[in-house]
Amino acid sequence: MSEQGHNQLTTIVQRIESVEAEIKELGEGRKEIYLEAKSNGYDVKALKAIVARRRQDQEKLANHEMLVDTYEAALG
Amino acid sequence: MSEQGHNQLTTIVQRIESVEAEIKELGEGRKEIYLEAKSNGYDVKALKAIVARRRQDQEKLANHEMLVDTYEAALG
Amino acid sequence: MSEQGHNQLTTIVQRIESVEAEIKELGEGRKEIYLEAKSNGYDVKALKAIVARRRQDQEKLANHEMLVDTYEAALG
Amino acid sequence: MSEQGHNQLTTIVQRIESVEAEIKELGEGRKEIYLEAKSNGYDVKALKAIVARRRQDQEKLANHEMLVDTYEAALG
DNA sequence: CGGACAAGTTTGCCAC
DNA sequence: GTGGCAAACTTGTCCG
Repeated sequence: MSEQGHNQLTTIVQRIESVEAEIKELGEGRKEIYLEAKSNGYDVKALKAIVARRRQDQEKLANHEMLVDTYEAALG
Repeated sequence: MSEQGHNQLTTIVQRIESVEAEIKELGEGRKEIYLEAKSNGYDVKALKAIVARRRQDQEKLANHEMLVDTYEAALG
Repeated sequence: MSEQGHNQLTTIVQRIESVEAEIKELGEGRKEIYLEAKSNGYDVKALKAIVARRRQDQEKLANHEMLVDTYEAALG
Repeated sequence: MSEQGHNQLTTIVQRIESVEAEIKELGEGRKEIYLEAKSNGYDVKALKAIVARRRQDQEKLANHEMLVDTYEAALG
């Protein structure tokens, strides 16, 4: 029936909006963590720098692992 | 104990990284939803436009409430 | 002449700085308008809220036009 | 009459919006200058850095002048 | 001076 | 793969 397409669209949009609502919640949670840290005397900017740096380290590590896997595969 | 400050910092960073990991997961989930919709024949750009528009509507509504509060306060 | 590249760069920077000077002037003019309104008994915060709201309305309208275009394109 | 307050408010908002429209125009003009420079082979990021640096120099110079004036005044 | 708000800058994404 | 577009983050500004 012609209703089907509409319902499917509705479902898609709802799923996306649900996911985005969760993301927004988490983002606010993160902000609260930073504020709490700030009230405990931590420098937020420095904290963010640390987190960013560790994220880059992780990405670099992931790249390394991927390379190792690639080499292993190439070696049969 | 002298370990405390270190542990507090460690805890903060872990909590942030945990939240960010969840956000990343959800972002990937959203991407999959769009891909699935695309494979069902939907136009992704139009879908995103719809979601963006609905989000703006929500923001506008929230803004309206805030404005009412502002006016109330301004009227003393 | 070899002077040309330098002059072109000089011209560019001057044009940008000229524009930025005008922007700064206008920003100061806006501030004066708010101060004048305040001295006439208006609540500056509420005034700014009104202006912001009207701006959002305009943006929403512009967005609507964009959406219509998107839909048209999506419908091929 | 009660109309007066409304008209005054209207005038205020119109003046502000007029100023903001001019600011927006100028901002777009600046963007065009950067794009034009880019199409002439300049690095936009570097250009912006130059402009920012010169702005800081100007502020520093203005501070210096202000200090000189202050000293002159203090010396009678 | 500290937090709220806006501006600018950077980053990731998608279309070409 | 490149360049334009939209979103996130960072920086600066203004008010209380």
